[in-house]
Amino acid sequence: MTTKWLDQPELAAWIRLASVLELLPGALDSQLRRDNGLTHFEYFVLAMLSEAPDRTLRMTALAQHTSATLPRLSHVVRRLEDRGLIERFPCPTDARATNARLTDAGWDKIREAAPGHVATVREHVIDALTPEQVTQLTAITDAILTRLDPEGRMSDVYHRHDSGI
Amino acid sequence: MTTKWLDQPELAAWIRLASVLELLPGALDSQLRRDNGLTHFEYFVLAMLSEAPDRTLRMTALAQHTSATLPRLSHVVRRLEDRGLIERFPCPTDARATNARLTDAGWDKIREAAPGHVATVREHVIDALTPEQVTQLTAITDAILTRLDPEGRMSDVYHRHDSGI
DNA sequence: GTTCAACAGTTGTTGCGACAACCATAGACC
DNA sequence: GGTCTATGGTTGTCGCAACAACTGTTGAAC
Repeated sequence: MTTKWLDQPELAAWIRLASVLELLPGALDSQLRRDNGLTHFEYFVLAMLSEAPDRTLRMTALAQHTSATLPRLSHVVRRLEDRGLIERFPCPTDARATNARLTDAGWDKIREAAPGHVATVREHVIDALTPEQVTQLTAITDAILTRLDPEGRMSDVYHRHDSGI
Repeated sequence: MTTKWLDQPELAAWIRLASVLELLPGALDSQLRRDNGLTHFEYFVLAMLSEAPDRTLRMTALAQHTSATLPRLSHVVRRLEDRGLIERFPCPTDARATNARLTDAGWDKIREAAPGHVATVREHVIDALTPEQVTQLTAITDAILTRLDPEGRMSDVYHRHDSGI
């Protein structure tokens, strides 16, 4: 089949999105690393646990909530456990499974990191947009995620209202 | 100062954007790696060179076009040079500077990789959106980049029309 | 109750990105 | 023309992510 190239408006959107993809994660990471010694992904893991019942989640569920593979999550959780922010224990109902629970120190850490992180998100993203653009961005990212994550593994995460992100 | 938390619409947009940030680079990388043995960043480097006059750019200019730091670019270009896709030579007018030029093999490589990459971008992003949403996305990412890249180092890249991305 | 495929997680290896330290040249100033 | 700072680039080290290989457990088939 012959390639259907991007036309000018499509290309304009894509080039800018690619740049955001390149720059934004670094900006988020460097603020969190500098101020709290966390990567953005580690922050996200702690945040997801902080909202879960009993601050506990199975590794598989946590991986789905964070869009991560299980091997990646396993390494990250081990490091967070070494730092005392998370504890792991075998699931009582399924001997294959492992539960991860946020410790008090982990709770304190996420409470400490949240304000600076939210300020960074505002500074780089939300406050750059009009309220109307925020709504448009929701619809656009929703459409992209439908293609990217067809099983909708994260859909329960998207559709909650009370997150502490 | 007391934190201004994200309200519900803001949070909805941010959670989805964060998921896109997490998933999209991996999707792009894995297609290019599988089909052409390139990372998305390597592809982007080759693409920027392919559009430059004489297929040549100074390292600093190439770093700006690709939103990369110079150390990162230096490593990547050395690897691409080892693979024969790029050649480096000292700049004749400034003995401090290095020029990077796309070789014929590099030119063939980018021509070979482009159709599959464009198809992936269409599949995951562009074709998921209405034409109106594509326009909205351009404005939104432009606003974010203004905050993220205040010097507008990449602005010449954004505002070209003829890219082979 | 054995076998077998699927599931849940961990571990080891490899490769890339971030950061800091470093070397060389250019241009300004006196 | 010699010093001094800024610029342009490279190299080395460390930490994290991707991938593959592996262990142990479950549930179903028979």
